[in-house]
Amino acid sequence: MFELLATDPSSRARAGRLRTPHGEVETPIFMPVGTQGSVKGVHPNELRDLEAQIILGNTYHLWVRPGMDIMRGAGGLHAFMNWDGPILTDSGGFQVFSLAKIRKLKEEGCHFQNHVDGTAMFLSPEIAMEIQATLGSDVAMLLDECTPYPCEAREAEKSLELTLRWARRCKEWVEKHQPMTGGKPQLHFGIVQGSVYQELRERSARELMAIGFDGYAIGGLSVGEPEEDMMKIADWVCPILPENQARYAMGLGTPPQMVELIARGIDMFDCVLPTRLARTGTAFTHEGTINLKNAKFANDFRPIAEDTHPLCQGFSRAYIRHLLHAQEIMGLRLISLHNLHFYLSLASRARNAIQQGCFAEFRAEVTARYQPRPENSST
RNA sequence: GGGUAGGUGCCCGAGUGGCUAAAGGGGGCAGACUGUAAAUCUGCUGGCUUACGCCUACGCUGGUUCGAAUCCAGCCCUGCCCA
Repeated sequence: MFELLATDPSSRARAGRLRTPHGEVETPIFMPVGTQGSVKGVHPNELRDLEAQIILGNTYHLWVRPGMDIMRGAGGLHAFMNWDGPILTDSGGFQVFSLAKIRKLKEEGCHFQNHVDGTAMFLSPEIAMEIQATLGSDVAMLLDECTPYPCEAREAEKSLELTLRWARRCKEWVEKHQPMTGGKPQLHFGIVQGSVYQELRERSARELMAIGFDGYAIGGLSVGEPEEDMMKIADWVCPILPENQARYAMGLGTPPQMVELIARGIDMFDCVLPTRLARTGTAFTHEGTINLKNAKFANDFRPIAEDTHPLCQGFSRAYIRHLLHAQEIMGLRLISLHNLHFYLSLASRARNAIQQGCFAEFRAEVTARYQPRPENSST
């Protein structure tokens, strides 16, 4: 189901193709996040125009609302949200982490007080897999525990062991129920944990591989750890993972982080940054982010960026700034489209560079141009 | 013409003797955001100063008081009601 198409001689970067029930995905790939069955503010047709190949949904959020009765009635998430391309669903593992204040973690699973109306809910590895089967996602993630940062080695080890026991339970559930979507078997990805500890990360990867999944993700990243730790973790884990299976860095990252992780052998990314930042007025450029709400753009009639998507052409920075200040939805929609295009085209440029043998140059150019905090956005 | 309610910082609006450079909104100016409880959240928003501090401020003028946005007098202006 994953085919390696090209590798870069200067790094571990690779280009490949992941076959999912609802279609093929060319990697490296960025996956727009559509937590609640919607990539916020973006129409499915626009996602296609942007050449999004696969999007995310979320187990926990769709379970809480609208609930699985409605999802069954709709005939699954694809039909419900009118997106017939591949969908990857997160298991709710990240909510185990991000909603820590309203949950109780136990061996059998995670007790939540749901954030919408406070109802008590119980999410277990089996329930997470069952929900994702009902959603009919193409790639289902195992339920894991995402550790916070910092995390003592002993804590990280305990957590990792729980995640591994949960992984075995997920695998058993899958073998027993054989979930299908679009007439084909659903894919299942394991999640490597182990915080910033090399031994734990390696052990996590090896034990997941021993259980055997269709692909492997690295989780527990960008939870506050230094960026160099993020890179080190990818350096430890990727060489262990099977060559002929997809690797997914969950929740990442900034544009240079993505390129650096591609160089370390990661194939798939998802990140909230392009859409979330768009809604607060921040646009990505090759030089870094710019905040279009800033006063300095009031009379800037240039486009957001030179190479924005056709959907965003003809709209000036001054116009978008006006829309943001007037609270017109179109403003954040246009930046969402632009930012998604920025991320999607970054991934496709990386892919092309790998296939054409010029990834090293591409990598150097991207990281040299991009400034974490540009002094002046007039470029 | 008579009555009545009121005039507060860029705007709306609280405040009725010291704890007031003045609550709270809005607006403005910035910042944060990485498997989305996020069209959210945080900070700043009279002037000068690194700061201590000083100056200027609650329609205008004068007064009472140790001390006034707050009390008194006159004036100006606005809303509403009656002629």
